[in-house]
Amino acid sequence: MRGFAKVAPMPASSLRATDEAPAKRPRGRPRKTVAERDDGNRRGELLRCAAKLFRRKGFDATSTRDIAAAVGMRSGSPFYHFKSKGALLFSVMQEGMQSAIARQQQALEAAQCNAPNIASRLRILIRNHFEILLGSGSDFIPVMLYEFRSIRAQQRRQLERLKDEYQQPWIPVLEALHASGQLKADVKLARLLIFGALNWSARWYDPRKAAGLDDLTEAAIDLFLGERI
Amino acid sequence: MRGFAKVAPMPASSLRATDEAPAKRPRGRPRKTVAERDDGNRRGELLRCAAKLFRRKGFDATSTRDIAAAVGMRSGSPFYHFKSKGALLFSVMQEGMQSAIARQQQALEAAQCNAPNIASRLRILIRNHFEILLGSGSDFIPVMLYEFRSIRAQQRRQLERLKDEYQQPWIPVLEALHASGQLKADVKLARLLIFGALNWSARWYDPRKAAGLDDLTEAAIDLFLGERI
DNA sequence: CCTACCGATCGGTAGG
DNA sequence: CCTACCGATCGGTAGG
Repeated sequence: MRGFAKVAPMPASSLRATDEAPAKRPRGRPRKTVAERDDGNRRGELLRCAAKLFRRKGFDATSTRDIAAAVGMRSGSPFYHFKSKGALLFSVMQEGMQSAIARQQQALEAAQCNAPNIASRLRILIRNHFEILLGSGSDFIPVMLYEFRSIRAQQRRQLERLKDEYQQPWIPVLEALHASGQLKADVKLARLLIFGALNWSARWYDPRKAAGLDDLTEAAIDLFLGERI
Repeated sequence: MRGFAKVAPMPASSLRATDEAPAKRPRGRPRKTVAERDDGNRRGELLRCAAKLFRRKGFDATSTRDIAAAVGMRSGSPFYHFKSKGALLFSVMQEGMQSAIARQQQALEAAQCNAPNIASRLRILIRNHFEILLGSGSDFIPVMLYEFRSIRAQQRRQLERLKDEYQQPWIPVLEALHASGQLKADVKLARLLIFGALNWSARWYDPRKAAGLDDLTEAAIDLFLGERI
């Protein structure tokens, strides 16, 4: 629980500035302890807390006041960092996707050295996907998956492009498995069904219960490729 | 576009009734044409329109005024049929699930006569599931799937029970497929992954495009059972 | 089922 | 980043 100092309200001198210059930088206020300052991370804290709340309660059911309170701000302050609630949601999704793409890239590069066969290449993609989706502290992708209705068409198109970029490495893998007979289903439909199976896990997976991400990965591989691996 | 007659506002005589009896039945008002009366279906129209809006815009983003307008009512009137917006959502989900259970029962009974093998039993369940989920005019189940956060814990438990009832017939089928080696994955995880693959289709399926529900069913069977069918 | 209305809440902003 | 505030909207209700 992060408290913040209560400050006696100052009498507001209601002089109206006549110049229309936009507000520049915040001026000095009584600082918190040095450990709490790290101003550069306030934006990141907002993103993380917003993602958590958006995931648990939904975008519309989360007020900007909820988010502000979660990071110890007053109600108007999130708008110093994001120009609207929708922009905050979009940033959550966009940065979530960019991070997911980067992590997948790394996972693939690390695996390249092991020169794996094509089926274990799928295993790596699936295992990494579960990690991104269900790993600790990752609410960004679930928000991206479950709040798509709350963003405007133009931003949705940007996110679609990131999603395509993310799915790109999966396509040759699935095609190779199809060509070798390990995956019989139509490749395009198989991809849609597979991502459904994986993504839905964000709805039911409980990290406190038995199955770990490795178990999940094995079950998925067994389901999609049977014993032909 | 269903218009409704504009009525000149009557001067409100502001006598306050002192008895606290709840409002009984609606008393006479100038009727619409006979064809439009069918009072018994107003509740059903509300459910259908609400489901459509909840699916497209989300529960929180849909106002009770939106719903009222969609069926040609004034803003307060939905509360004559449902005691709250949440009760309307719950009814959509509950009646959607009850209908789904009934339709699945029928599909299984119809198939019983054909004495199918176990794999085609799974095919029947999957095909019926796609029909319920993606068939024309069925927004109830997608709403049930995507608005679970918007209902209270107690009602959620009721819906969980209906969901269990729906999934009940799938379990012996999957277990038999597992026993016969046609399904290698752990049965419980396989069930979760399979429902994910199927349910996610409500997100991407477009009836105007190429693939029909039969194609989808084939792809799903191929993916889950490979060529071992 | 309509009219007229209420209290609460919300996203956002001006000014400092 | 806080204070103080605004306009809009929303779920819901009393009374008929």
